[in-house]
Amino acid sequence: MRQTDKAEERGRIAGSDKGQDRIAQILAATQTILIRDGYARLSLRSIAGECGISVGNLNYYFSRKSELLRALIDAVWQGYVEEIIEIRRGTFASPLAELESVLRFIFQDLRTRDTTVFFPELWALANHEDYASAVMDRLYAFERGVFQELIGQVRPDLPGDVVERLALHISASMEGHTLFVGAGKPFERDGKVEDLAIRTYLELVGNYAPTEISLRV
Amino acid sequence: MRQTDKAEERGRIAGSDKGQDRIAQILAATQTILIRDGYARLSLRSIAGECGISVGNLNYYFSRKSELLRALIDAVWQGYVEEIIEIRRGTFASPLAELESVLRFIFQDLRTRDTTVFFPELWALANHEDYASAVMDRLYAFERGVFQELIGQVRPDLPGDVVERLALHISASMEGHTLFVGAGKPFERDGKVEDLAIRTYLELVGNYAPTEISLRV
DNA sequence: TGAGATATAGGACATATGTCCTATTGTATA
DNA sequence: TATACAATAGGACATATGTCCTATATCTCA
Repeated sequence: MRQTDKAEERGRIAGSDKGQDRIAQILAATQTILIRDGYARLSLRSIAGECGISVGNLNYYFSRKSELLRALIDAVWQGYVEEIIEIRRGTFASPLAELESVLRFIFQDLRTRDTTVFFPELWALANHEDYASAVMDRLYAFERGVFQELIGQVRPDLPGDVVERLALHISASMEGHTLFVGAGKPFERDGKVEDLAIRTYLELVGNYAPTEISLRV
Repeated sequence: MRQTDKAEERGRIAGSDKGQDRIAQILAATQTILIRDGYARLSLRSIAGECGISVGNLNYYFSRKSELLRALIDAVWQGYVEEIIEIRRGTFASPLAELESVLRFIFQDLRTRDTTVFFPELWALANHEDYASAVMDRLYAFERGVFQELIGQVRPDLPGDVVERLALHISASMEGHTLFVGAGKPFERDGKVEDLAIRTYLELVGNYAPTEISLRV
């Protein structure tokens, strides 16, 4: 085992000392640069500079740039999952009301600058980096799982595959709004789009009928 | 004016000679690498290698990497717009039928590997590159314009801002599906998601009522 | 055919980057 | 206090990259 790998393990395993704070600081700085300057300008030197430490020291904690990326992706996806779990700790009048709360939280989250900018970077990364791709799969599988559970409670009459499909559609649809209503995007200020979207999702879940199609016009 | 800029102008202005073919080849190679290997591995040398030409020759046509990126983005967005215009040249039983055709085309397009991979790269690029951001704005404004025109025909009773909002929602929602049903994505094979999505959009357009909300459950 | 424009190759050059090594300082514990 | 370990700095090094320059080759057309 090479020296740098040992050093990294130490840094990781060390109790909540200086080392753990440094790691948190490095991850925060990495995210800051990724959001502010983009992946193309994310270098070990820029990260070290943002932290006010040397490249050698950064290398002590993460001997590979890819390791640093992995750790950042892990931190982000864990944070996202924890936030949704936290929302669901509340009490709700009905499953539909709980679903609406979760949808509103996600919409609110994708309006923040961090999510608006970071997630498209992650999507692009997932096109060519296996780890990013795997985390994305897990992240959205979790989100769909929450939707499926709530949709199943709202509509116990629907078969499982239909519930899964509804969850997938709503999840995908919401993500798309990131590109238009997020921070710095053209429709950033338009709260009515959020209302329209969420209302549409709730009506879809409430009224979906597998075969019937009826249009007024 | 520097020599390289003059050279580039010549290359651009030159009639449909060898030069124009080379430029098309360079743009195609750039897109190939971007899709196959990702933005991080898109270098002038990899592009030249893909074309089987020298870096010096590549530099003759595009003196800056940013110019090459710009030209590629232009080519892609023009192609996309032309495809939609082509679709609309057909004859349709009703505005709703035409809307469905356009929606189906876009869905089909975002299932192709080119679009599935290229667009997320473009979205990430748009976070930090002004030109990519501007083109994205124009591209989606065009798409929304088409939706607005058709929705307005289906529902002449709706006020303009509602029509705009419906168009934005549908456009955003469809883009989100890129991440899940596109080539190489988890739900690539699931055609039923497409049916669900398009049916939902059409019902939304057909039945949307500004104030009324009625749920079965 | 010859001259001018176009197209191409090859390499130079400064800069940036990831990785690695060594020396030094700080810190906690036996 | 002495010793082991953690943290940090600074720089070396090979490699990759964008840009630029010069020398040829190829083509076009008067």
